[in-house]
Amino acid sequence: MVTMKDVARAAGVSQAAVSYAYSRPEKLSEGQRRAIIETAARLGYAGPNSIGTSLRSGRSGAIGVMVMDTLEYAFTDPSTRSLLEGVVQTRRFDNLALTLLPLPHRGVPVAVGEPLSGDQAALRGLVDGVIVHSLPDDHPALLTLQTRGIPMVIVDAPRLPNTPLVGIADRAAANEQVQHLIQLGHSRLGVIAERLCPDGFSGIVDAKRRAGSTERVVRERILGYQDACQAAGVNFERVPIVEAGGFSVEAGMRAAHTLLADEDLTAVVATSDTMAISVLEVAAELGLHVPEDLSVVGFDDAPEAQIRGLTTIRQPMVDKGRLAAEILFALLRDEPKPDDISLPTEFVQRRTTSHPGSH
Amino acid sequence: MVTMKDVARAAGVSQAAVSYAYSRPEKLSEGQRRAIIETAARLGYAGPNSIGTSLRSGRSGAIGVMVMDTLEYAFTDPSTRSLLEGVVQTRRFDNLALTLLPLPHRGVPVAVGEPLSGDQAALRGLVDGVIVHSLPDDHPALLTLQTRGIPMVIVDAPRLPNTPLVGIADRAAANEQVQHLIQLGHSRLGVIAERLCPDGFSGIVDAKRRAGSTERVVRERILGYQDACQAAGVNFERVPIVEAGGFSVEAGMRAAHTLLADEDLTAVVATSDTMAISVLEVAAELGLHVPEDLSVVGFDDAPEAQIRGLTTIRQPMVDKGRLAAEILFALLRDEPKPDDISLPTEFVQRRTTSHPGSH
DNA sequence: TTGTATGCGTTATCAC
DNA sequence: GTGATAACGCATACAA
Repeated sequence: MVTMKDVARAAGVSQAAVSYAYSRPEKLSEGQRRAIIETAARLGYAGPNSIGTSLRSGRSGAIGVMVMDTLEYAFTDPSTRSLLEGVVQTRRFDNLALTLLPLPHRGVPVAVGEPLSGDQAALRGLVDGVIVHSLPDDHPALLTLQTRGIPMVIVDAPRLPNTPLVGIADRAAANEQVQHLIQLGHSRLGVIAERLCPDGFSGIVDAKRRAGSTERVVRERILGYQDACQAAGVNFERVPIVEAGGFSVEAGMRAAHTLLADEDLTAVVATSDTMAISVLEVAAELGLHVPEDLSVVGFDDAPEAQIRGLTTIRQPMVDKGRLAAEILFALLRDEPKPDDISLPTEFVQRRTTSHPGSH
Repeated sequence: MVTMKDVARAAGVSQAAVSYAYSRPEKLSEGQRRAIIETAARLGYAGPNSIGTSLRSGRSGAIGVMVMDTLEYAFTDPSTRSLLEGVVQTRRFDNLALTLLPLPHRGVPVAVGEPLSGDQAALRGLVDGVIVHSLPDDHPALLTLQTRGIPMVIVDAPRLPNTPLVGIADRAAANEQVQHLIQLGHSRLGVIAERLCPDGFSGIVDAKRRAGSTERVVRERILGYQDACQAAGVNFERVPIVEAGGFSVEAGMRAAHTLLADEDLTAVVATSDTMAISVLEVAAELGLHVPEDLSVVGFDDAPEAQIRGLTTIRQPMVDKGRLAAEILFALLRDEPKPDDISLPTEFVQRRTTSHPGSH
């Protein structure tokens, strides 16, 4: 590897002069600087090594986005994708590296020389700041990031003292989902949720599990469902809730099978469009017509929702990403910590909901 | 920041012992190791700092994907997105960071303290290896990456001696596009291409510019068009070629307007689905019916192509990403350099092509 | 089994 | 405007 020392020797100057040539041009005469840069080019020196610079400055020069689970998942999930889109839309990454930090939700390797999981990487200085997306409330990475003072913005969850949050009014928006169904005349509802706790569980959720959920967003949305039911005199304890244990259509379809085994349901509320689409798939398998036999309402308004004509709640994921990035850059510039941001949502009526028994 | 030294002092051991505790546990007694880890936890030490480790080891622990232009573009362009999907599908990034390196196509900052462009970042050691996607043949970054010996795999372009390439038979596949139109009876063809040279030009392309194109993929596809025309006795010099100067639908639409100003055309060949879709948009604006008034054939078979019913050439972008990642990891393991890989393509007939004047 | 010493490539601080 | 020197956090050869 060609280093500053090599360039210095070849140019007949000190190593410090070479350093100045790159990062403090004003401290050198124009001729000197030009001579040094030329020598560097001749030697194939590409400029100061990132690692060396980082070690010296304490900054890595990259921004991280910490995503749930694996990167494979991150690229599959429509809302994570929209989030990333928003992040890069800030144009701050036109010449700044963006590092995607996968965060397998279990097992924090502490003593092995293996590749780093995202939380460890962030903690260990691979990135200068992090945008965190939808982590469990009790994830150890967050506490450590915080005590280390690494600039961090949380999108969606959890809510942490002294850490900027970008989110929506989950409980109120979820309320709207159920209200819509109740107004249509439904009372035999079912709920499908992606994950209440990252412990591998999937299946019917009891009151205890509901209360102990570590995923703030899902927890609040279920509270919203409860609010709406209570307001309408529907006994929420009788409303079956099925947890998929994952975010994929496949996981959703397994849960949908469990939920639709209850043949009395006339409507399903989903905590995400992916879950809602899983229900549509399974309904088709079972020969149920939507919305005649079954109404389905999703959450997110992902691109797929539009294609499928899914009735849903629109939330501005792209804006979330954009705002989170802007806030993070403000933090990195040592600007004062902004307040939490709650973005507006909007109910979108499409073709998957109607009056019960409307055929 | 808590360092090894701090932990060592607090635990009453040497800094080396702390290092061993993390990366060479077998060199310490179990009790000693446990005591050190405990002290570390108490102090809020999160393990060896990435930067320090990198400096020592010469490895950064992240893999880079170098994309054309800005990250905003990378997340918009369907084929770049598919490529990334393939890369992460290898599951090698389940706990390994993936760094996206934007590569603005002009201006290599050489002496400023500003954020690094992708090529500089890679050259300066921010990542251990790079997947490069679709760069101009003469991009200086490539030569330097090569002389520096940074493991690198090229997807699509350019073709470089001694560097693994993952691509397709562009010339033959392009030939198929035109063949299809000619078989349908078209002879008044037009070509729309995203970019022949990253110099900001857009508009009608003359023979000289065609010959001087620095984008191998587009260059070869145009040769394929020429082959097909010559074989069918169509004078290729009369076939208008319009360059969009960008990869977006917006750039494409400007080019499509130029192209469709020639009212005699009965068919348009596009070097990408994005360009083809731009043509569809402009055709609709002009009141042209596709395929009755105008046939359009795209390239890629991006998700959008399916939705739009676009006749196109399918190329396995996801597989390209997957293979490129596997090859890069093989290189990083010092395995022998594999041969170039050419993946199969497939003509996909949909609803945007028909006989000329078929209404 | 543990501690000492050295160097990785860079930048900041001096005194010149 | 320049040149020596120390320090950043860590890993390893070597000595104890």
